[in-house]
Amino acid sequence: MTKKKFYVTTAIDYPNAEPHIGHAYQKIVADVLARWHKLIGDDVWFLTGTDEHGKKIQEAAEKVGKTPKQFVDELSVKFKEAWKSLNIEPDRFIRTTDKDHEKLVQEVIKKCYENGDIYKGEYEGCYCTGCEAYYTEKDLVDGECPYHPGKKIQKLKEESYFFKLSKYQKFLLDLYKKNPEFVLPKERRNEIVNRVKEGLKDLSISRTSFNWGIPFPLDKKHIVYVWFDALFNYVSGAGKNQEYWPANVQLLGKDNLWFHAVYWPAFLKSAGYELPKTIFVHGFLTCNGQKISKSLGNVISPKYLSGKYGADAVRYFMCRQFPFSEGSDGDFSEKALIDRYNNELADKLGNLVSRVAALAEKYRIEKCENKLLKKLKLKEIEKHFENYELDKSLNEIFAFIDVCNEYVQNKKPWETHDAKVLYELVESIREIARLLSPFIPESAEKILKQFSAKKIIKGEILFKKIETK
RNA sequence: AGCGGGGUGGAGCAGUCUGGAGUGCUCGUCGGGCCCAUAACCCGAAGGUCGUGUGGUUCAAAUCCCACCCCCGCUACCA
Repeated sequence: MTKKKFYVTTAIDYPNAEPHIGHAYQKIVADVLARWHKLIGDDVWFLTGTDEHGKKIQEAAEKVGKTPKQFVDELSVKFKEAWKSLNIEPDRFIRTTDKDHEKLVQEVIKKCYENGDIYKGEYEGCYCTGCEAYYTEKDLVDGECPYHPGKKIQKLKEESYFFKLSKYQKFLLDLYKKNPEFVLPKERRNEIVNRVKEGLKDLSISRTSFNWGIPFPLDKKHIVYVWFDALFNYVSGAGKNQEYWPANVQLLGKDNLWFHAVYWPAFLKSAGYELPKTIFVHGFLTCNGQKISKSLGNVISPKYLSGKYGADAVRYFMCRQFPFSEGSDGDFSEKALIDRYNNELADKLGNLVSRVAALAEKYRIEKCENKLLKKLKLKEIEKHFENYELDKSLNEIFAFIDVCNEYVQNKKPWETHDAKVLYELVESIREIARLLSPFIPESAEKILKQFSAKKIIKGEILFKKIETK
């Protein structure tokens, strides 16, 4: 029997600043999904990376006196390290400056051109003579350049290559209709359907105003527009020979919805690739009720958190606290993390493991039919994973942990020394550890090791309580 | 403005799609039990007119429909 393929991608991050918990959240979820699918025996490929071209990178690099390449070389390492500190283990960390990716993008442009979807035209934008750069309406403050207020913004025209996005309106609407799971959750799909119905403009996909990008294969004066470049990372990074494409699920934040739900399928269709099964849009994290932003000074680095609380605690918190599948926003706070750590990981899970290990060390255990384990709602947990409801699957697992604690209480094995009761508990804990392994890989492995040994002994405390005061 | 999300005991959330006694979870408060365990675990109690309309549909509404109020996000060539 051939294994079922499971390919998960995350958005690739734009490394013009250091990684924060918002980036981390998405990567954690992707890693949990990847680990879960490995656990149930799928052939898994997990891709993440950095999006390294574009004007903003070029500018950010110039500001600190580095070449764009030096700049992204250094920052992409910070992203890699952050993920490593959280035990996030992608099968490939792709960078859009990777040679194989650049080659693929150029080939794709040619394919789209051959299919008649690319033509030369004129791009009109708001040009600031002070910056010598284009801005979008949104960048402008009261119709003026944020850096050169008072200076005139000119409407300038520039030669550019366009992608015939307008041609794909019907194709996209059909796609959303026939494949309701293409954009999840459904609220987001409705949003897109409404906006696409309003009509689509052709898209400028080349630039001449700066040069940090992939050379446009049809015209040496141009470079490829960053989104065209960035999106195809999912194909270039899909295994050694792109054998994992199409993706089963592509995770992204709601800021990237339009690009992934509209441009992406149109580009793929034009270039003759299959479409991903699902693009899954999650919400944003706020931090103590505020937007995460540099200017507010509330940017928390993933490495700081994993260093202070451990990778497992952060992973657990992120998955349990926020209803991922709803696509809604969630609020991050260290206090909430500590509360959940103390109450759930230390008191419920840690204490259960610890008390049962102590009992199993003192008294003997005897294999028997496990009535306790029947109370574990395994089917529902699997169902929740299928639906990306990580918080709900954790709820079910922890409900069973409560059942186990209750069982210890009621059966009083410290009095009865009942070997069968202890067996039921030991086996149940092994199952709990197995199910938790995608979320808290380090701790789960420790538990499994401890409870699979010939002689179970009470080990180190798994989750030491965090004193607050 | 348009579109989307939210308003549920003291706090934070599920529950709403597929209507059925205000059900549940974490924390907090109060009382009890246990002594295996990380001062952990278990049981019980108090506390809510489920944003407003004393609106509509229904035998029955937190759940469906309508109106209004209050929060928050998104609005495309910017990553």
